[in-house]
Amino acid sequence: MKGIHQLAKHLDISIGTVSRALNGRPDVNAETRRRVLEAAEQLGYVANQSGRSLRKGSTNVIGLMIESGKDNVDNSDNFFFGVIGGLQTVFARHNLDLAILPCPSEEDPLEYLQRMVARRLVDAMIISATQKIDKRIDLLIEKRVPFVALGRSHSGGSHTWIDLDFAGVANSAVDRLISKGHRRIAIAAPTTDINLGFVFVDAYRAALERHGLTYDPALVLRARSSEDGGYSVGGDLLALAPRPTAIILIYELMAIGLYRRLMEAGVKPGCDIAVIGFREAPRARFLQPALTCYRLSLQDLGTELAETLLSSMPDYAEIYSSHACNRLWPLDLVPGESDAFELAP
Amino acid sequence: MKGIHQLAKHLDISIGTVSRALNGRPDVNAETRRRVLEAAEQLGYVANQSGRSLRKGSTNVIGLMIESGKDNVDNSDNFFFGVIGGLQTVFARHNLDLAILPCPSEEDPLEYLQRMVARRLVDAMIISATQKIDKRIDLLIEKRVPFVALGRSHSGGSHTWIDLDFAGVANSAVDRLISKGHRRIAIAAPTTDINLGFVFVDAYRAALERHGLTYDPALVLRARSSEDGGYSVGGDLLALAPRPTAIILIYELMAIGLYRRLMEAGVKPGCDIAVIGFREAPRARFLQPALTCYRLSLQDLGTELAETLLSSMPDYAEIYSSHACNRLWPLDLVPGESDAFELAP
DNA sequence: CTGAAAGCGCTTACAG
DNA sequence: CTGAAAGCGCTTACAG
Repeated sequence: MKGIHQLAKHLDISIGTVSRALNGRPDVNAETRRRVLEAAEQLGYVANQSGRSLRKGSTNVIGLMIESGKDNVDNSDNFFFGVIGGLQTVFARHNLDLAILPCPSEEDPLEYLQRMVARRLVDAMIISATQKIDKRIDLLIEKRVPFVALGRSHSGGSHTWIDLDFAGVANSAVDRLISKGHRRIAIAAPTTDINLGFVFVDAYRAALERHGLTYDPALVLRARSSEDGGYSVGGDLLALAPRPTAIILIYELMAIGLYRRLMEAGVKPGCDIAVIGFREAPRARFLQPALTCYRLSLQDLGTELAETLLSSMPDYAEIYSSHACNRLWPLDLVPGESDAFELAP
Repeated sequence: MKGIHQLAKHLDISIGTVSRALNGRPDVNAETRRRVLEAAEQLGYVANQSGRSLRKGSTNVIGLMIESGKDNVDNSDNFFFGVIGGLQTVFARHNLDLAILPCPSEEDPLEYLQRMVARRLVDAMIISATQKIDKRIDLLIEKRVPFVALGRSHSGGSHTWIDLDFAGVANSAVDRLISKGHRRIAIAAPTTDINLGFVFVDAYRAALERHGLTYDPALVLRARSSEDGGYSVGGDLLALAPRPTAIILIYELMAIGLYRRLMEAGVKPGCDIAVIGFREAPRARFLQPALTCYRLSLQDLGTELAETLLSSMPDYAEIYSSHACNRLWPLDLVPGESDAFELAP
């Protein structure tokens, strides 16, 4: 005999009462509850999750799906570790546990998600790195699994998401560079169909046109979202004639490779070319001259993601109703020296 | 009605037969099996994990515990993402899924692990960042949960582990530096009780003494395992009088901060001081002069970890019996320019 | 306030 | 080869 039966036997009461005491039901004698709690603590009893889940229909586990083979995860300077802290702060309030579910690179992300959802391993999902068309969203809606997407998508009609304000950053960066006299501004963009790439480039184009400049597709430099990608962007940049006087990057780590490539060619960021990075990353903080970039609190983003997710789960919807809306997450300019010069007119 | 009952009704057969067909039992008519598989595919049926786990007593999920707030995770240049790929390659063969379980920084790691284990969320665990005394190991042994530790520990008597060969690296680095004429060699070590710190420093000491040099505790520079840590090591190094002519680092990212601090002081790695880094990290590859460091395949390490773990699980022990042993994982020297000079005698 | 019992969705001896 | 039934460990109406 084991589990709750063993505990009940040890206390010489019924398993029903043990369960009620453990779950904090009000209709339990205070002394009985105390005895149960004490014995559970002493014997190290914790309810078997399978039995509990089967009966209750919920697991108290929230899944965070990541695609471990992808550039955006491998190269994002522990973006996820930061966000996780925020998520857990909120989940801890409700005894929800977070499980990170890494989709193997050989497996189709949609099939992987389908499997996780069908097995009912988790009560709700957080997905990220949304594509322009992202069938995962349709799947989660169809299966009625509460979820929040970190990133927008054209899929799924209305659903819950939070996205970094890529358009805001593109806008701000273009404005800033133009105010310093730049007219030929390149941009680094991802090679994949990740939605943020479209948002970023579209906003860049709109910002240019707002200033009366013509959008030139040749200035959109595609690369992997890594230092290597930044290095290759550097090469492409140097090969353009006439050479752009400024570049805006989309991933934090690109800056490191770009600096390296430029240095090799004797082109100095902040003197010979203006560079604006994307997110302020621990690793990029060491660049010299200091990189102009944008800051956000990963902890706060995680908190907001969690609260938005809970607002879409029946059991918590009421508590978090004020978070039941989509959000563009702002990033704040961190001026550096990498674009700190005016271009002669 | 839902789940397997619905599927059985749809096919007008019993749930027992459906279950047997789905689980690949031999005693099912081929045509029946075909119909069941087809219907399951079409209706998107996947067995509810809770029902399955409750009945079978196993979940088909392997947990990887990480401590998300810790230096060694946040700053290890996506060490884990690399290992995960290898783990999944092996687990995929047996339809095992990997769930990463991040211990919240506010929670005691031992209590967290205890909770995860007691809930029976996973069939087996992988733990990492083992401490010299690590009660998690005693807990897993006591609860008879199959596990493998990435890192050794004094706890738990005999248990399954794989550890990077920190001693081998310390040895090799000391030998290499001494052969180039260095006599005053500093070492960077962690501030925490993580076991690898003890192993590394002990081996460094033994190597020095083997060469007839005296171990000097003042040359052991404690720091966080990050770029910041490397920067602070740089400061400590410059403050030593007489200044050491060489330094050996224990974490990959320290090199970046160290280089920066040395450059600020006009001290050039590879000319004025010899630097040997630890693991070859994507990010450190960009350092100039190129860092002398050590290489390992994270994918292979992940594969071996998984196979070792499976060798300790009753259902798989036989298949992986050849992996049922502890291992020191070798690292290969990648000579760079950061120590490429001989010291005048 | 407590106990006895039903039932969550599965898998697997057992009988036929 | 298939079906009927037991039972995995819980939670929760229901009765008292």
